[in-house]
Amino acid sequence: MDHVKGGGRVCNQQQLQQQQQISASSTTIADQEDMMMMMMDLRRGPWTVEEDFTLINYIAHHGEGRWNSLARCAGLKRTGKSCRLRWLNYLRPDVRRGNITLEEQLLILELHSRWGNRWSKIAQHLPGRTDNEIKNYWRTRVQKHAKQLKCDVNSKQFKDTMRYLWMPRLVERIQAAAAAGANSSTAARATAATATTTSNSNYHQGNTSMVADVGSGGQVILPQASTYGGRVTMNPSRSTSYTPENSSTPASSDSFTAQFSPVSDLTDCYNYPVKQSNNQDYYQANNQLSYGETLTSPTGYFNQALDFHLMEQNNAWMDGGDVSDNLWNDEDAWFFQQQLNSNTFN
DNA sequence: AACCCGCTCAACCGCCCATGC
DNA sequence: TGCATGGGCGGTTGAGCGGGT
Repeated sequence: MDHVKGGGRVCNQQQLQQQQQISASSTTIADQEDMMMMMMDLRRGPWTVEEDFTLINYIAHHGEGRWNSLARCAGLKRTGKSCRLRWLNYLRPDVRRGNITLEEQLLILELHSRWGNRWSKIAQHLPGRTDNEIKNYWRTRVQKHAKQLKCDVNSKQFKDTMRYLWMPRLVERIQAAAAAGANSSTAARATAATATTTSNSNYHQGNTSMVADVGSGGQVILPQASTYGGRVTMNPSRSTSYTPENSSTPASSDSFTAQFSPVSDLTDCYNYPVKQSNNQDYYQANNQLSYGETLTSPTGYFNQALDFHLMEQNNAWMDGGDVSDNLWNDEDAWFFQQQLNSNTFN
């Protein structure tokens, strides 16, 4: 599986000339790249634990950036790109892994309807999630459903299905989960998560456009849950604006304030039952690293009125399995198909 | 038990843009 | 202005896994 290429690292004029000869004689770009990989003694394929440690240690001491020289200086036989990708998508301490929650699904659908396949832009608004993960989610889950409905994922039909059926249903389930969490939690916690489930009728009536509103100051405000049909009371004590100033996540000028708010409280992070990435082990095992102390809590980002701690603790569907599939059962599929057949949306 | 098939996701690829010289 | 380099982004691939037969 490991594609360890032979050959020595290019470090002198003679080897540079060798490289040039290889470039001149190779027939395809792929051939040239293979030969270059061989010359540079570069590795491809899955990363080993040792490589991960090396990269983490190096970045802990020297910071990120200048990936090509970083790879060289760290002694990693990888391309700079490969190191960057490994760090950003997997090793970064604040990478949030595990099931995409309903709230995240809703946000992805919303943002995708707004920006299309701008995965990195979408990822900026799902703290801890990588563009790769969101892209994979879209391709494996959303496109699968489009396929089931026998329509193109970019078709108006499918977009309408998402807008008028799928998203309201998500909101419903989020609210139901929040209510269930509130009911089964302590009174103190319950007061912090006041959510009232209503029908989603006003979603259909009042919100024909799912495009997020641009608020003053260049901030984009995700349609409130009430816009989708529910009346959700926010928890003002925990909700702060998601702005470049207080977020560890890069935020563009059209940042979401939304209900998803960052809280820089590390304690939240580790009380949270979310599946942490494997790299948590690395950090625990390596006391030299101090990244965790300065991290923004992944959970903090989601401390909106819907108390996700409670939701995940009190709902089995959050703990495992494919939550996206849960909201797309046979009954739904049949119903959606009927809607499509009857052109309800037109 | 063996095989097949579909799904997931880490990793790679190719392209493009920004920056520096 | 043109070129080289670094880095980011979206698209694609394929190993590994689990479920079904």
